[in-house]
Amino acid sequence: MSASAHLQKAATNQTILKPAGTGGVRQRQSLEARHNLIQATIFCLDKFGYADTSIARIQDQANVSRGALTHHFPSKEELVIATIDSLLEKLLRPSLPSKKLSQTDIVADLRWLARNMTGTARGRALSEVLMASRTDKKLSARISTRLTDWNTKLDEAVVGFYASPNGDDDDVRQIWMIARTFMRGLILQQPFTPDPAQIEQAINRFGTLIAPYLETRKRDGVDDAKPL
Amino acid sequence: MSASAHLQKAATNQTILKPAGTGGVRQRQSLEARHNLIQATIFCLDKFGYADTSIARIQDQANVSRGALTHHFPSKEELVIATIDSLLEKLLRPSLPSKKLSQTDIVADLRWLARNMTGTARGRALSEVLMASRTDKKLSARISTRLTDWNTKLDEAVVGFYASPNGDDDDVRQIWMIARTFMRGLILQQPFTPDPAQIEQAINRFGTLIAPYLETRKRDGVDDAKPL
DNA sequence: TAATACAGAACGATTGTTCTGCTTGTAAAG
DNA sequence: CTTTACAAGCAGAACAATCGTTCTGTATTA
Repeated sequence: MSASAHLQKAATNQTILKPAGTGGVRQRQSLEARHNLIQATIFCLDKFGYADTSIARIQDQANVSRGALTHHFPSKEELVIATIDSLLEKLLRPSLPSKKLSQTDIVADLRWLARNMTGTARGRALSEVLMASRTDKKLSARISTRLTDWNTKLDEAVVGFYASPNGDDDDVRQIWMIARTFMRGLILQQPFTPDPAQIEQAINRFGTLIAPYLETRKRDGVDDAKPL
Repeated sequence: MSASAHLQKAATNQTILKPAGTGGVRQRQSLEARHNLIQATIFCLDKFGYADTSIARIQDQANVSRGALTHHFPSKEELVIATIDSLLEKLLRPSLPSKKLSQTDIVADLRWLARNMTGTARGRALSEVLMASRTDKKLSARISTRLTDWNTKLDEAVVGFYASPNGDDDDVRQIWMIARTFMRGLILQQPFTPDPAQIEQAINRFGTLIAPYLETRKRDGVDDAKPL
């Protein structure tokens, strides 16, 4: 079943893809396979959880042979690491401009944060890896710096357009860290909160809790300088 | 070490109509094996995570033969369910009085909550199961009612001695739900927060965020009526 | 032609479950 | 108070299924 699928896939790709100046046909296909595998990993992490995200399931979901998978990623850990990188990058720079932080409305920004962390396959997949890395020290060692870097990057972006009434930027970072933590907890709480509206209400209520300690920073010059 | 625990277990477990005190030798050993297995499961969930908590590891940790394990728990799911029951019971009724909620100091109560949810093997083991049940629907179906019941129980206990300044008990429940969610998120955040003091500071800061909306309820009569 | 990119079989290890024996406490029969 | 029958409690082998990894073979392309 998979053999014919692979041939079919290769045939269509050959007809579609042309040597568009950059990179050969070969390299193009390779990158596409890599991308498919990472996407399939995210999908499986979200749907089956870290425990049941096996190599077989991933290669099945990606419509890629096992040989191809092991060619691109010699071990499962390598695949997970590459997936994390893709995850963090896209979570930090959402492609759609509408998904960017509003930079003025705190509750709206919280909802953006909630959607990115709990409302998308990427966010849930990341949480699965986070939970797994709690006990998997080898995995933790490889992603810890990426995670802390990502957190500080996001914190600095927030500090860029929110300020504390008393002028203490550290308090802004701490509050945003609390917000991130709250959002992470939502993933564990959500399945046992029968009414989805309750979640949204909690997010709004949380916004009112932190709103008094965050105020829009006076922006001098261009307002969209920070790409986030 | 386990005499009282076994009696407690006998009271809560399957129908044991024997008059208290005269547990047979046979039955006694059986209950001890059950208890050891559950304790081993908690230990493994905390140390190895849900994915790597295998039957072999549990029976190895509990010093129990595989036959004994399958005798007490015909499937792994049954063992996890029994572990959850034990977990929730002990998390709700901590044995030491010092670990009870202070019922007056909000920040102190938050610390108690944090210690119970992230600072103990039981709390971390529960989080592992929570995360696993997100994608394991069979498991989710069996523990969801237990979890929601547990949440409401804890909420009602909190409402019992905290009140909202505007008299809205629902707001107390919502804020406490936010607190629980925040604590759950700490488990995912902790491994990537290099400085442990930062966690404690965040808990304290969170306390100041919710403190204005919780005030000690006027207690008429006995002050320790609620066992919690 | 040499290297790259794959396909897929084979590997041992480990998973959870099922099954067959054996020991032993316990309650009924004598 | 024995004796006996029987099930509860347990030990461990056997099971198919699946895990991640390694290996050999085959196109394709630069």
